[in-house]
Amino acid sequence: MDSSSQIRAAASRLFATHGYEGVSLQSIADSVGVAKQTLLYHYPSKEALRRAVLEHVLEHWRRTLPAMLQAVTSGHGRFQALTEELVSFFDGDRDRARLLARELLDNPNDTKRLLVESLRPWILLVSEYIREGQKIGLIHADVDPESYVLHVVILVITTVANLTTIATALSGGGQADAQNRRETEQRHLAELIRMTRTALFAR
Amino acid sequence: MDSSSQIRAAASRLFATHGYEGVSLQSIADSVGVAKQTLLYHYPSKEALRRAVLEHVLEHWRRTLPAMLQAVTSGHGRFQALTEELVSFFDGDRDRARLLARELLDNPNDTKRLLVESLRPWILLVSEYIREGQKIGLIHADVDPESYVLHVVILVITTVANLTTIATALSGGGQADAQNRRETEQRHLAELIRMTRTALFAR
DNA sequence: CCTACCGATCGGTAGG
DNA sequence: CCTACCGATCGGTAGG
Repeated sequence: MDSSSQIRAAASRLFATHGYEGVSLQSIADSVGVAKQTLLYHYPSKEALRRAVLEHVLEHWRRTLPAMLQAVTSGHGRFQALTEELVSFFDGDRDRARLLARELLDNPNDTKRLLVESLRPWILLVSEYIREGQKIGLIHADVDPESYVLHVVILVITTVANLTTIATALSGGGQADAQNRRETEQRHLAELIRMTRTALFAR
Repeated sequence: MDSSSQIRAAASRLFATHGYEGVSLQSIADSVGVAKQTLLYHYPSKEALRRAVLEHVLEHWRRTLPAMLQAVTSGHGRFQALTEELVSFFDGDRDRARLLARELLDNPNDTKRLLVESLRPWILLVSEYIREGQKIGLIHADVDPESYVLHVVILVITTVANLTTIATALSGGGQADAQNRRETEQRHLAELIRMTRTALFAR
């Protein structure tokens, strides 16, 4: 992996953990093992590095979307895969979820634009399938399609972003072993999937 | 209002908007109209100010809990008030929701402790009522009570924390007037309440 | 509560 | 003249 990618990977991890303002260029450089100026050679400013990190996440999102839509919209039986696909995408790299959760709080205006440009077409398409499901009585008539999809996305992102913290609270806060913690996390994700499915399907 | 409260109020607003690391003591002092050193007279460190802000939110939460539990658990008809009560509490002061959403990301260990100490007894009590509802067939048998309540809390906090951003994305990103924006926000909160109710009640 | 400061560290740029 | 960096240091500001 070249320097530029290594720097972006380290920044992703640190921004996800401590937030943009909580990370210095020096700490990113140290974690890669280069001088701070090397970092500023590849990215002209800290802000440019932030955009590169975010863009890398969104690029992965855009690459994954077609297959996700295929899984969600091919046949009624597969439609409930909506939440599973989202959970799988974000749980595959929890830093992705944490970066987006932070971006939503830190940069509401930029994120607003990203939501409208990258996410809205996808939301509208899934909403169209929900409306078809409502016509044939498969989906509850009182579901607000666009609002529902957005709630599912937000719930998946924030749940995965805070899953370790939440799972510990759920299991009582004691020092559980890794096996036990992973089981509690899986149980919590299973309830998320059950909730979003039950809130959607009439039968 | 005394200086100490004014400082805490200004810090709450700024921490909620920019995050703890994104706010300098000087910027808090400026927004109150005092010297930075005045602030350090009332709160010995930035970290002490952070704890005071968080403690003030939790104090309000603990004061509100008894009435909320009363509303939620008195009779089956009122049980669905769970989400409404939570939405009302956090929507009444959105900085509360944003502070908790940030705290969850920034200080997972401290927040873990707070969740276990302040929230878990409440979650266990509500879960007990859910289990009674399951026995009489009022509530879906496959609901995971503790996990469900935790999901509702997280969903309400993050939805209210990001409601302005989300509502703009939902209405298309154009420059909607204040009236239109508030309507979209209410519509989105209504779907949240519908989702959590439908995911719970069998009939 | 304020004036006057501190050790250190911030994001960013210089020449080579 | 280019690339991929380095050691040193810029003007300002951080928390205390």
